Amino acid sequence: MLSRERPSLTERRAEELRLEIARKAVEIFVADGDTSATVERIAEAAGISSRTFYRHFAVKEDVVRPLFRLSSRHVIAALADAPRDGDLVETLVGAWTSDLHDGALTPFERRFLKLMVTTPQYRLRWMEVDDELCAAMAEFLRERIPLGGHPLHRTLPAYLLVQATRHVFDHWVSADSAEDITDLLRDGFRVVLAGVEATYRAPAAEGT
Amino acid sequence: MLSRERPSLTERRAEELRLEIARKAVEIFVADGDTSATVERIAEAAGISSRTFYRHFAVKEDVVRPLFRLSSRHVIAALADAPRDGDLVETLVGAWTSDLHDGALTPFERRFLKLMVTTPQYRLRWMEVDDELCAAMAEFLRERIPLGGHPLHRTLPAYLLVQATRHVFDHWVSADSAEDITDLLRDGFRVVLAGVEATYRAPAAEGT
DNA sequence: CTCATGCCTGTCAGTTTGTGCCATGTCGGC
DNA sequence: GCCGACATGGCACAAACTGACAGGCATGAG
Repeated sequence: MLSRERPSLTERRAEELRLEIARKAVEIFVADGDTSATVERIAEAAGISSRTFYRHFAVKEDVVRPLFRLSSRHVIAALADAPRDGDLVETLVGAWTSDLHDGALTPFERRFLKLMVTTPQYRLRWMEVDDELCAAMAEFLRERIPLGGHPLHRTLPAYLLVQATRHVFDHWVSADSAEDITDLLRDGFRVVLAGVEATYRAPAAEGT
Repeated sequence: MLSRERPSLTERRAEELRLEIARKAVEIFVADGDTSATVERIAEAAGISSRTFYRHFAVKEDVVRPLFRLSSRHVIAALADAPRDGDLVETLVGAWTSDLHDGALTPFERRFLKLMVTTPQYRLRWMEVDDELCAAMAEFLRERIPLGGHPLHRTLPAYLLVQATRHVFDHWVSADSAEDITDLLRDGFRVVLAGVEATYRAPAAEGT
């Protein structure tokens, strides 16, 4: 009946709860220095039962996904807001560093990311959100640079750009964030974009 | 005492057993059309107890890794055997298609890969093995093309190449292997290598 | 105000996953 | 024949999940 306007509100609430649970979970993870905390403990900290936890997350490890999605949405928003005639590389660098307080991480964030990078099950969640980002990235690129006509060519550049950021962040987090993330990202983006431009612009494109 | 020559033999046996368990597991997965088979069932099919299963695989999903590692080793071996003066793109394409029977998959392989691509926990195992491949790939590239001096620049091209193959295979498997994998791979490699060459060869490199 | 409805949550019981501990069987060397 | 190294199995148990049912709490109808 009134199933047209409800979902928005209800889903909004659920989204917030999931974010709250995620925050509590990583607080515990960081405090412990590992991710072995039990679902029961996380649920208790979030003020819910463990059964409810599983209503919001299919498996325990999914608990961190809302946090990654938050960053991801930041990036997408920054891309959408960027002027269309700005330098592409700088636009991308700016988007990916937009939720950093001048290029640095808080000690908490640093410890959190280190846990995520070193624990395979959780690293996967980061990758999954990155995969979702690829779709938005492809959309963004489609309006900025010429791409081939084959379906694969429309998504490959976006995919490579996102993967480049992954590699850069992996390196950066492993090196304890000692280097300048801005420079690293810029280098990564340049490599990918140089290849894309050389392939799709200079020689005859074989797509439609 | 004689702990110098034994491990080789013992470890060889264990390796073979793991491969055998992996084969039985995917037989069941493919027959069922999903990956929900219980550890007990897999262990029984492989003729071992579930306790022994967990001695060889830390978590259930690790069971498919030996199969991916097998392909990975194929690729590495093909790269090592390739003539040093051959065309780089063709060498790479050849390495990645070396364990395909003229560019095609058996129905069994097709169903297996489709399961792996669509089930996140298993897709991760493929990614993990790809990560291991990156190290070998970086080694291979180091002798073929000039790379920057920064640690990140020594690994980024290899990483991007491997990720490109991931994207291509994802696309190919999703499209039910209808297209020519050779062409797809060639395109992917060209994009990445064009970027690498443009960045590290043409302008002044800023590394050592 | 009361009742019906829909949705979220908690409780409880049960299955599956994963681990520590100890006993058994096998193999090669003494 | 005895002994140490090691792979395996059985058992008990913690933790991760799931299905079924019941209670709470809104919202809208009468």
